[in-house]
Amino acid sequence: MTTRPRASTEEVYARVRADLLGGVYAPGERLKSTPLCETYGASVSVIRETLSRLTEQGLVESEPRIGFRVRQVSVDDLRHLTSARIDIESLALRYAIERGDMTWESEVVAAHHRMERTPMLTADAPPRVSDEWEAAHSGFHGALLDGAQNPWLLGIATTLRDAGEFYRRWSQVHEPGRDVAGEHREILEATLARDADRAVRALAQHYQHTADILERALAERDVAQNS
Amino acid sequence: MTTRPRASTEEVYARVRADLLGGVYAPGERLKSTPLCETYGASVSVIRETLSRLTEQGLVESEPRIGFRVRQVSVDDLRHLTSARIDIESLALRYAIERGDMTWESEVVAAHHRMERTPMLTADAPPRVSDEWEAAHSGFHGALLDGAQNPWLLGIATTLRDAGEFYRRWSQVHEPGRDVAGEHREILEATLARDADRAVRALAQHYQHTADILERALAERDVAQNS
DNA sequence: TATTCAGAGATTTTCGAATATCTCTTGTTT
DNA sequence: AAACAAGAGATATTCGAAAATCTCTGAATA
Repeated sequence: MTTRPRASTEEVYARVRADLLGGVYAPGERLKSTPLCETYGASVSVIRETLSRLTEQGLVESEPRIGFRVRQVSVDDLRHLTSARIDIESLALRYAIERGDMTWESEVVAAHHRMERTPMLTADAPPRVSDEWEAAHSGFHGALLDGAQNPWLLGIATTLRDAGEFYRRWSQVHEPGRDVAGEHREILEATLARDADRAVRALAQHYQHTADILERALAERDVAQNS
Repeated sequence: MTTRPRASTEEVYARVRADLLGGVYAPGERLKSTPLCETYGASVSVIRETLSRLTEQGLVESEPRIGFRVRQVSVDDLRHLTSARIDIESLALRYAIERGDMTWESEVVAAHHRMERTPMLTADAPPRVSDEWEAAHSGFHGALLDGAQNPWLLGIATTLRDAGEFYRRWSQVHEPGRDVAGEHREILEATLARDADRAVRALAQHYQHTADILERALAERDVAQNS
C-alpha cells in the first residue's frame, strides 16, 4: 500500500497481488483504475495489465467495459476450490514423495522449522494471524510439493493456493481448540517416512478442516449481512 | 490472421490465442509488438495486455524488458504436460461420471457425433488435420469433463488442453495405422456406462498414445535441426 | 587477436490525453 | 404514476508519442 513514484509492471503486479492476498481489498469490491493508479504510483496501462493477469489467475474478476472487481467468495466456490486443491495437491505430494531427492527433503524440513519458530498470532487485541506466519505456512506447503518437479502441476497448485490464501486471509478466523502444529507435524512425518497414503490423508484432512472452519465463518457472515 | 481495424482487447485476445493454437507462430518465435499491432489492427497496449494474459496461461513466455515469445516446446515439457493432463482430466472425468446428469450425457453424445461426422483430414497434399476436426475434437474432450461441475477444475483442464493442442497443431503428425475414432468410441462407451475405471483408463491411453507420437516427431525434429 | 567501449538503431515499456462506454439523475411523455 | 429519453458525470478503453532499455556493430585499446 506504500505510495512510490515510478514502478514497473512486474513490481506493481507483485504488490497488488500481495495486497489482494493480504486482505486489503474485500471480495467483490470494485477495483477502479484511477484510485489504483494513485495508490501504486503507476499509469493506467500498468494497472490494467496487472488486473488482467490477476483475472487470468482467478484472483480478480473482469466484466468487459464495466470494470474489474475482487473475486467474489461463496460457500459453493470454497467447496469447489477445496475439492480441487485437495485432489491436485495430493497428486503432487505423491509424486514428490516418490521422486523427491535429499535437497527437497532438507527444504521441507527447513520450511517446517521456519513455520514452527514463527509466532502464529500477533500481540494485537484481538490477536490476528501474523503475516510472517502466513508466509511461512505457504512456504511449507509449497516446499512439500516442490519435489514433484512438474512445473505445470506446481503452477496450478500455486494458483489454487493463492485462491485459498485469499479465503483464509479474508476471514481472519482462529479456532482455539485446533492443533494446527500437530496437523503439520503429521504431514511432515508421513512425508519424510515416504508414506504417501498417510501423508496424503493428513494433507487432505488439514485442508478440509480449514475449509470447514472457513465455511462456517462465511455462512455466519452471510447471515449477518442479510439481516 | 484477418486484418480488421478497431478491435477490442477481448477480440484481439481471442484471435491471437486462436492463431497460437492454430500453429501460425512457431514455438520460441519472438512476438514483437509492432508487427503484431499491424496484424491485428490494435495499439501496443492492447497487444501487450493480450500477451500478458497468454503468458499467465503458459502459451506465451515473457522475459521482462526483452520481450514476449511463443512458448518453447521440449520433450521434457511435453512429458510433464501429458502427465499433469492425464492426472487432472482423470480426476475431472471421474467426477463427471459420478455426478453428471442427463443434459451432460446428451452434450457428450452430441459432441461425439459432431466429431465423428467431421472429416479429420483435408483434401490438401499432403493431407493436414482439419481445423474443423480439431475444434470438434477439443469440444468432445471438453464436453466429457463438463459434468464435473467444478469451475476450478474445468479451468485448469482447459489451460492444459490448450497447451496440448499447441503441441499437436505444431507438429502436424498423422499416424496412419492409428484408430483414433475407436479410442474415442471406447471413452464414450465407458463414460455412458458410468464405468469410471474403464473410462479413465481409455482416456489416459488416448492421451499417452498421442503424446508418444508427438514425442517421436519432436525428437526427430530436434535431430534434424541440430544437423 | 581478444576485449572493451561507444553509439546507432531496434524494441519494450510507460505515460497521459482522447475516445468510447456506462450509470445515474432529471425531466418529459403517455 | 410509470415508462421512457436525454444528458451530465464517472469510468473504462484505446491510442500514439515519449522515455527507457536492450542489442548489435565497429572502432579503439590492451
